[in-house]
Amino acid sequence: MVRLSKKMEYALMALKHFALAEGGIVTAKEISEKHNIPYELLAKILQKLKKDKVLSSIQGTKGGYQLLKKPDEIDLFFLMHTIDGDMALTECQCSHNENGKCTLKELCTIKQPVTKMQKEIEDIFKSKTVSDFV
Amino acid sequence: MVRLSKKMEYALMALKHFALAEGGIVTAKEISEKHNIPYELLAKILQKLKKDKVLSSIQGTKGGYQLLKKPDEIDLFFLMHTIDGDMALTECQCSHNENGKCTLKELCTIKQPVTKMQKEIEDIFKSKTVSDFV
DNA sequence: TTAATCAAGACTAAATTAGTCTTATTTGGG
DNA sequence: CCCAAATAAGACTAATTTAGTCTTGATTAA
Ligand code: SF4
Ligand code: SF4
Repeated sequence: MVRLSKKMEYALMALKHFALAEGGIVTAKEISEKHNIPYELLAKILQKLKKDKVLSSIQGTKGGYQLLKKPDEIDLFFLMHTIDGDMALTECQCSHNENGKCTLKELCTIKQPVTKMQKEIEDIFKSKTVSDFV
Repeated sequence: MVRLSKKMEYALMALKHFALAEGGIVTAKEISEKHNIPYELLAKILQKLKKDKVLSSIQGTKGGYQLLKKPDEIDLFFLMHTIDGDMALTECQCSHNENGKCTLKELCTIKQPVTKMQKEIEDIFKSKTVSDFV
């Protein structure tokens, strides 16, 4: 399957929301309610975005999150890394697992062209930023 | 996750094998053994390829499969349709499920840009054929 | 007749993704 | 000082998808 995870969609919608808020503080609850995104799931996505310096957070009452990067500085390749952990068209090309688990390993006859394809799709993800979604 | 299914990889390897056999009859067993692909899984993939007129089959002893289409006539977008059923970057864009199940539906704020992206990735898959893997 | 092969579909297992629960910690304001 | 509203972190469960297996049957060359 070649599909965006729900988490990625939620992240994109959240980041669009932040972009439209123009630097203002927004709470997870607000985004969750406004876009009908499960609160706890969204909360964890925002925490990841904070960990990767896309957002900053303010704790306590009146707390929330704020954009740290500009929308056009957040590309989807980076975002997938933050949210889904990795982006690899094949098992052997993800960073955790360099040819490790694939049962075919040496016998694989399509590795080269598939690697080329992986680069082309990566390029699409690298060329898109959050500002393309606003 | 944005990843080729194992079935797609197996299909590509099998079709490469057929392409190199230049029209000759090849059995599922031969491909399975040579490339270390689970036999029954491969068998079902070949059956699907037959159903979509990519291969023809000959039954009985001395039977097997043969390429019906030329390698450069089999593109990956078509192949994904045959093997995985569909190719859609988002739930709302697959043919079975036009916006049906997605819990966000009307609330979705990223549908347009995501549709554009879907087309771009589709185009990559449409531009690649089995002959690119031989 | 037999062995090799395709045909079809049910079934199980493994992996991934989505979503929930629980237990902190921080902090502004009454 | 205490409470309510937030973030923080991680374990846990459920749902879905993908991968792989099993079973039974039909075809056909030798
Ligand atoms: S089959 Fe080939 S391309 Fe796919 S994961 Fe294994 S080595 Fe990589
Ligand atoms: S969230 Fe938007 S893009 Fe994703 S499936 Fe639902 S409607 Fe489609």
